[in-house]
Amino acid sequence: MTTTTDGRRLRGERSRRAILEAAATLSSVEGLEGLSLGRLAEHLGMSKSGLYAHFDSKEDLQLAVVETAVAMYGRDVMAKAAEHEPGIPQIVAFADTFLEYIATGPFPGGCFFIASFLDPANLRRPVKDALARAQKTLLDFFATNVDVARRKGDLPEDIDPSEMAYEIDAILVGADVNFVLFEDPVRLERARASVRRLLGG
Amino acid sequence: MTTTTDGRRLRGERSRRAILEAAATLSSVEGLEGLSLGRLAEHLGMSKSGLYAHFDSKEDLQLAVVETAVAMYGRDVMAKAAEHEPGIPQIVAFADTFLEYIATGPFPGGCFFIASFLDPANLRRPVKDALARAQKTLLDFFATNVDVARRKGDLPEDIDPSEMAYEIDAILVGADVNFVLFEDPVRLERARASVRRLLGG
DNA sequence: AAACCTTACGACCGATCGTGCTAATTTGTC
DNA sequence: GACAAATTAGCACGATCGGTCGTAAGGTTT
Repeated sequence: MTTTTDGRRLRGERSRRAILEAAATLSSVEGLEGLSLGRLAEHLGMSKSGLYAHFDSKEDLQLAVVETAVAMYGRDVMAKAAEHEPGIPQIVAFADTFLEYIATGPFPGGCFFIASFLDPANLRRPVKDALARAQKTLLDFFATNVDVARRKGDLPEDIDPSEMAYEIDAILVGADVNFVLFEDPVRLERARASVRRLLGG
Repeated sequence: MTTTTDGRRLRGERSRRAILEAAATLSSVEGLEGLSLGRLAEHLGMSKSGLYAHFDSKEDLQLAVVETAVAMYGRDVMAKAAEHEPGIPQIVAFADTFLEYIATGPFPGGCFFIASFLDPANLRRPVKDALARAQKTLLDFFATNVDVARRKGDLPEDIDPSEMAYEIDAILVGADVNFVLFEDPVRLERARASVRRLLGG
C-alpha cells in the first residue's frame, strides 16, 4: 500500500473507490455483465468518459469490482467473525453476520458473490478465476474452523472438514437465493437454524 | 392443449419449440436477460425478425422460455423421480437425476432456474413471479415427500417438512453453484452424499 | 511562472440492442 | 385456382452499448 501525498492522486483514489463501491452495489442487482458503463456513470453523476479514465476496459472494471467486494466482505463480515474464537463460534458468527448483511448490507440484490458466480461475466476467464479464488478462500475458512472444532472435540472425529465446509456454504447459498427470489426474511431465519443444527448435533 | 392438423400452425409450433429450447439452453450460459435476440437468431440460422414474429417482446420470450424450462425439467427430471415410491426414495431419485442433469443435460451453464433466480431479468415482475412459482413447486414437492417419509416412520416425528425441504434444496443449489464455478464434478458427488446423510440418519 | 501530470469532460465512433413495418413465401380453405 | 392464414426475411428506426479521442481545469514540481 503506497501512500501518496499528491492531492491529484488522492482525489483520484477517492473517486475510484466511490466508483467501485457503487459498481459493486449496482452489480448485485443488474449483474456484473449487465451493469453498463453509461448507467453507472449516470448513477454517479459523472460523464461516461470521466469514469472510463479509471479503467482500461469493462473487464478491468469488473476485476476491480470483484476485488472491492472482497474487501467489503472482509471489512464488514469476516472481521466480525474473527472476533470470535476459532471453531464453531467463528462459523456461527460468520453465518449470522453474513445473513444479516444480505438483508441490510450494501448489496440490495443479495450476496454479490453468489450472484456473480452465475453471471455471464464468467465467460471472461480472469473474472471467473477471481471469483473462484474468493469462493475457495471462504470454503477454506469453513474447513479450517471445522477442523479446529473437531480437534477440540466439538464435532465428531469422523467428519470430513471440506465436506462439512461445503454443506455450510450450501445453506448460506440456498438462503441467499431463496431470500432474493421470495423476498422473505424467514428464509434467513431458517438458515440460521440450519447452520446450528448442522454444527450442533 | 388444442391439437391442430393445420400444417401452417404445426410448422409454427415446431419452430417455436425449437426457438424456445435453444433459448433455454443459451440462457443458462448468457443469462435470461443477457441473451440477445440477434445472437439467438444467428444461433438458429434464422433472421432476427423471423424469430421475433413469434413473440410480442423480449419479456414475452423470457416468459415462454421459463415455461419451456419447466416443461423440460418435468419431462427429464421430475418424471424420473415419479417412477420411485413417494417419500425418501422419490427425493433421492430426484436429487440424483437432477445432479446428473446439471452435468450432462441440455443446460451447459448449470441449472437454468438457479441461474435465472439471480439474473437481472428478475427486475421484470412477471418473470420473477414465474420463476418463484417454479421454485415453490419444487419446495412443495420436497416438503410433501418429507412428510410422507415422516408418516411412514422413515424420518423423526419432530422434523419440520418445509424446513427440511429448504435444506434439501440448499444442497442442490450449492452443488450447482460450486460445480459451475469450479467445473469440478466432485461437487456433485458430494451433494449426493449430503442428501443421503440428511435423509439417512 | 513555466513545464508537467492527473482527472474529468464533450463529442464521436462502429456495433448491437429491442422493436416495428412491409413484402415474399409456404400452406391450407373454399 | 382464388383467397386467407401463417411463417419468415429485408430493411430501417432510435437508443444504447463499449470504447477512443482531443482538450480544458486544477494540482505539483522546479
